[in-house]
Order: sequence, then C-alpha cells, then structure tokens
Amino acid sequence: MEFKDNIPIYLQIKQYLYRQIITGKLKPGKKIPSVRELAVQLTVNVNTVQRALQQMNFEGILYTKRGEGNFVTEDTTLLEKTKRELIDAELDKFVQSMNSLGVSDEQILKSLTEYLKEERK
Amino acid sequence: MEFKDNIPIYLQIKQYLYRQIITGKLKPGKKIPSVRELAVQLTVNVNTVQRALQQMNFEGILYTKRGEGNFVTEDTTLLEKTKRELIDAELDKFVQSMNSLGVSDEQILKSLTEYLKEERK
DNA sequence: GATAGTGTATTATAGGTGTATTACGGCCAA
DNA sequence: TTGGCCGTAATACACCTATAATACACTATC
Repeated sequence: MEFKDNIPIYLQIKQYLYRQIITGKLKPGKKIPSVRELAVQLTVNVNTVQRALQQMNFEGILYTKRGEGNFVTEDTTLLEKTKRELIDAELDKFVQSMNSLGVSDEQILKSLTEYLKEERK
Repeated sequence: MEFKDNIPIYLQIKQYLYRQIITGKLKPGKKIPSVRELAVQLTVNVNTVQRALQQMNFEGILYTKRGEGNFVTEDTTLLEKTKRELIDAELDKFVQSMNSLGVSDEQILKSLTEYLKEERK
C-alpha cells in the first residue's frame, strides 16, 4: 500500500480499515487479517499496525480476542453512525476548504458537477 | 492560530498563506508580515515560519528581498493557475474520499446539496 | 556610521513516528 | 502436551518536526 508522507501511517491504516469495514469488504462479526499479516500486506511494521488496531478497538469498531484475532463489531447501529459521521466530516472539510479558497457555495456545486462530468470520460 | 495535530505546522502555515494570497487578503507585489511577526501572530517559532516561506519562495508564490521582507509574486497568471490547481486538488480528494466510503457520484451531489441547505440555517 | 528591522544559519533539546528485534502469554488443533 | 498461530509489550535506534537561543548578514533610514 502507498502511504502519503506527512500523515502518520497508523492513521492512514485506520482510515483504510474503516473504509474496508464501512463498504462491507470486512463484514460485521468477521475476523480481520492478523497484525502480522497486515504488516506484511501493507509493508509496515507490526507495531504500527497494532497501534491502529488498538485505537479502533478503543473506538468500538473492532474487538479483540486474545490469541484469536481482531473482529469487526456486530453493532450495526454503530457502523451506520460511524459511516454517517465520516461522510459528514468529509463534507465539512471539503466545504470549508473550498470556502477558504474563495469559492462560494453555489460555485462549489457548479465546480463539482463539472468535475464529475469531466471525470466520467 | 489553531493547528491540527498530525499535520506538520509548517505545511499548515503554507496552506494558510496560500489561501490568504488566493483570496486577495495578501495582494500581488505587496509585502507580507515579517517572519518574526508571523511567528508571534501564529504562536509558532521563527524557524517554522521560515520553513514555510522558503518553500513558497521556491514555488514562486513569494519572493524574498533580503533585509526587506517577503513579497507576493506579481505573476497573476501563476496565481490563477495555483488557485485552479488547489481547487482541483480539493475536488479530487473529496470525490476519492467519498467514493472510498461507498458513496456514488450521484449520491455525492445529493449529499452535498443537502449539506449546503442544512448549513445555511 | 549607528540603529532598527529584515532574512538566514547554527546548535542543542525534546517529542512523535516508524522500524527492528526479542520476548511473553493466550488459543487451538494435531 | 506440543507447535503454530494469535495479540501484546518492551527496548533500542533513526528520522522528522518543532522549539529555543544565539549569532550573522543585508537594507533602509536617520
């Protein structure tokens, strides 16, 4: 996996896993790859993976069975809520960024529409 | 100024200044505050400010007159180009993020429209 | 020339991040 | 019970970031 510089890798791993879970690639109640496996997969150290998992564990998205592995929560309410929160955060960030670049709300919609058209080519 | 953790401050300063320039709060050809002044203003070390300015200097957005100060470029073409690039980058990031959260292009537009309506309250 | 304000450079220190390595403890199946 | 996966913890090292303090160099102005 490619990581951006200037953003801690363990945060990018968290984000990656969150998205895997939210888009259903990792399913509720199911085991995710082991820390060592993820470390190899992502070409990263075990400690770095573990740091990400620890936090996600604390946040309730994962739960750990020692000696067995990490599993995606079965709390679908929490998953839904998390998804909405992540989307909202993205919207927030985006609109705020565009505004601080001097782009008005109407212009944002216009730009985005154009962008999506362009992208489809 | 408040800085986000997990992103180097000097990069946030760059972003801040870029936006000041692009929105015309800092005008082409005009002097920007001195490194020491910015350091106080942003409650940050002089070295950190300088690092941001050095890069912007290298990028052509600023030019330095030693002993006098830093000035915004008068190359309005470059400024326009930069603005377009920054906006494009934001669009890119946003659409990519939303997609990876399982939000389709049509849904993105819908969500954004709703979000902007909500925001106006 | 002296002074004040500017950018610039250097050094030391501290904290966060990431790697590498080693070791310990729990779970399960052969 | 043993061996092989699991998570977990601790240590040492290197790098980047940020601060702090100091000093130097250039410019304008008086």
